[in-house]
Amino acid sequence: MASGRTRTIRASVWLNDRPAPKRRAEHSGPGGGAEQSAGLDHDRIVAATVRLLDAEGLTKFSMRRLAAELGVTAMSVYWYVDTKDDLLEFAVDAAAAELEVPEEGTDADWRDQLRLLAVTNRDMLVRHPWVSRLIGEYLNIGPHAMAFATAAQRVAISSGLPMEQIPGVLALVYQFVYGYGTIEGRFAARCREAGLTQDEYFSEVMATVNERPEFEESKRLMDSRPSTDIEAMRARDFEVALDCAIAGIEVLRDRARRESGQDAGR
Amino acid sequence: MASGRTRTIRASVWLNDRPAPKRRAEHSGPGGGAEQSAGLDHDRIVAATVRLLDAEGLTKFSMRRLAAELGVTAMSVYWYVDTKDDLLEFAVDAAAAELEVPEEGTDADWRDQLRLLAVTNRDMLVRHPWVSRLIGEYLNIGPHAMAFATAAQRVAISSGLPMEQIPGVLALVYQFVYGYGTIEGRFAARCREAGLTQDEYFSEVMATVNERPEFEESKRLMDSRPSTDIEAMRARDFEVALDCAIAGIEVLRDRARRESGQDAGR
DNA sequence: ACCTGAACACCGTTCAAGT
DNA sequence: ACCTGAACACCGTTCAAGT
Repeated sequence: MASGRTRTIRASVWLNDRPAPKRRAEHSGPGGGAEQSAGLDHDRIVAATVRLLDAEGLTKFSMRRLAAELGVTAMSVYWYVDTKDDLLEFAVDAAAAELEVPEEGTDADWRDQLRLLAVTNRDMLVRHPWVSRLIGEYLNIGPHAMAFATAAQRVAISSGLPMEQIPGVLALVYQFVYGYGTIEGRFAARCREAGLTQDEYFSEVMATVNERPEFEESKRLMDSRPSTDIEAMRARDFEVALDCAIAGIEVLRDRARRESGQDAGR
Repeated sequence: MASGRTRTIRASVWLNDRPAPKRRAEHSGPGGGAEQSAGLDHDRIVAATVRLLDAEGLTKFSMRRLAAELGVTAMSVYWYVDTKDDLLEFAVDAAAAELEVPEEGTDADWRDQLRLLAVTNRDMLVRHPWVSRLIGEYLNIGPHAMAFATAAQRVAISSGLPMEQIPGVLALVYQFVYGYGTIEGRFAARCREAGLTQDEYFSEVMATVNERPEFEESKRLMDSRPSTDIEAMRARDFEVALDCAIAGIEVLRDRARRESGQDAGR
């Protein structure tokens, strides 16, 4: 049914036969500022992709638009990149490179480290709203994403949690961060498109919602909070959520310690 | 700068001038099984949309494909729906209608209710992987989504948590569920496309990863768990995460009670 | 080795007609 | 009131040529 040769499924650029970029420009020498060099190369293409995605969003991004930005014909890019999907996977890892991970030997409290990792992740997702949409699409195993995942794992382990609970707890924290950053980033992008501040956009939507009887019950539940300064509000909610997760981790850890202590006592 | 008339931003179908479907078919009578009735109507269109999205995914979905499915020309659909975006928003709320929410007067333990809401949400996201992608896109304030959000809020409040911590904790739980369901659904869809079971796909990817030296460190950290039966593994991780969140909520609640108790004692 | 042009098989949506 | 056809301005990608 399939072709005669056993072929691994192509699940990610990073799992291709040659995981490194198709070609890498090797400058003939260090001199002569290549600022406006006409030649393309993989890094220039990925950088331009990130720039365009930030400026105009994923919806408006196209290979033709990118080519125009690079002052080149649409098909030139295909010399360096196999498909649009591959290019987007490269762009995602370029964004992941902005994540700040603690150095390996640090002795900082695991709670502080976890908070730092969460915040750096959230900030990146808000800076690059297109990343959230693509993370769901791909396997996301580029080198920088992997470095971050590894650091997160190290921090979770250093909390003293038993090994079999690590993946669940990591999922709780980082899926939360991902979802939260997604909503924030998307909302910010919407506001930019509409030419409004976040507070203005929020009160416009609220004004419309308030005219509707269908939303009565939800309104009663939502109304208890100040609607001004939506960004500060979100920062507070984010902290509460992290506090909750950290408190939960401590409970799970203590529970496990008590149980293993009992075992030892018998 | 803008047009003379003050115009609210169009942020969602549900906030349109006429939030109800553009037209609703009003059957002339109850008789005569309309099974193969040639006429379109809003509900038939949304139902066909959901069916197509489930079967072929968001990427392959198009207005032309949908029209073909309905045995109609591409532009007929536009009589009932303004844009593709509006239609997708309707489809998202149709999926949200599948969420099971506890009836209002229930006296079940809030922990059980929270777990039920989380599970029903996760299952829906896995059944309809396209929902995750669209939730990030739109405001998601359709009637069924709102009913679910309201139920979730009620459960969180019944935990005894102080009001100002409710939004943060809700974000922790439901952004986690959303992210987790997203990954699961996307992975399942990938496997279906490749014609493999989830376990087969997983071990294929793992086999490729294992050949690579770049992944050494991450492998050491991941290797500690059994790779068989990936679905059972994910169910366990999901439970651990919920346990962690619930334990965290209890801690926050007790902390707040102690503080307000102190205040009362002074 | 690197880049181009023309072409293929698609999109969402508008608009003027049809019945 | 409901549906169609032709057209516009786009897509990603292939493929045969150019230099």
